[in-house]
Amino acid sequence: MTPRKKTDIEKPLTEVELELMHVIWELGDCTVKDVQTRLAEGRDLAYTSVATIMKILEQKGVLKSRKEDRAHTYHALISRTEYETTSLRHLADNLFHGDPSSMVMRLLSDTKLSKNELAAIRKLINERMSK
Amino acid sequence: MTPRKKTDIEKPLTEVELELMHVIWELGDCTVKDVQTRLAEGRDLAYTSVATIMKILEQKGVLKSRKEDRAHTYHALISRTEYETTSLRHLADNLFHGDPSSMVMRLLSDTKLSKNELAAIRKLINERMSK
DNA sequence: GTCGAACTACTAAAATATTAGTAGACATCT
DNA sequence: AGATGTCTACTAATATTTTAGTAGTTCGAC
Repeated sequence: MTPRKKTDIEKPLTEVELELMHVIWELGDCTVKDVQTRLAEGRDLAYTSVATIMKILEQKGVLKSRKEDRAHTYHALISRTEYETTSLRHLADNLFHGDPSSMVMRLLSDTKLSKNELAAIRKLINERMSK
Repeated sequence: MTPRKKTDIEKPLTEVELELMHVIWELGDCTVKDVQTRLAEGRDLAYTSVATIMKILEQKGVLKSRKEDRAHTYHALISRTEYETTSLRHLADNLFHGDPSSMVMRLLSDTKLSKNELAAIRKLINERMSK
């Protein structure tokens, strides 16, 4: 029996899928309607479109639904933090030969970080090093 | 007149496009045949497929070709490093509310980095802070 | 029990990404 | 000049993603 990681997503989410996930992570347990409503700021997706995408997300193992009253209530099986980690690893594999440290290096070289941010990062590093 | 950044790619490259770009970055100036050959390790793309994708990359402003002898010779208009930066910014925008520092934080928290890597990163931070 | 609203399942159209074939241009060898 | 090989431009088939419609179920109101 091959042990399978719980939150093991082979392919990264597509763009719309991720867009919905942002809303779902924010809302926690929610229905299709909830998501469509929250989305509505400038974004006009038909109810059925939202429903379709959420079903796909369930098929992909990212969401789980239960029947509650009439509607299905969905919840995320993978947290935003977990997905962030997955995405970073994905990018590291794709662009940085799987080496996260060179990714950090590039981030530090290329982006404008404030003194406070740099200090916070250094603190974290020191903690890690002393462990 | 709106000044436009040279290396301004709105959409990230698709998967095959990026796959080819890796080869092209490695080869420098190269023809379709060069790329197809270098790819060939286990990856079997028809010559015309490679040509099509490279043409698309040229349309997108990522490659530029010149006629040399019979064949077109292509070269990258955007360096690998620049693309890495773009991708990181894209990921930061998409997943980290455009905040690169929290991205670094997550990378540091989640990945296993060696003492040497951590030291190198800390050194870089110190340099940045003293500037 | 029937009407209407809200919801899901199934289906499908439209857009984009991926892969590759075909025809024709052009240079070179003979 | 004619055959041959290499390359490009154009076209197209297939897969995947994005969007949404239609039919039918279920629940509550009347």
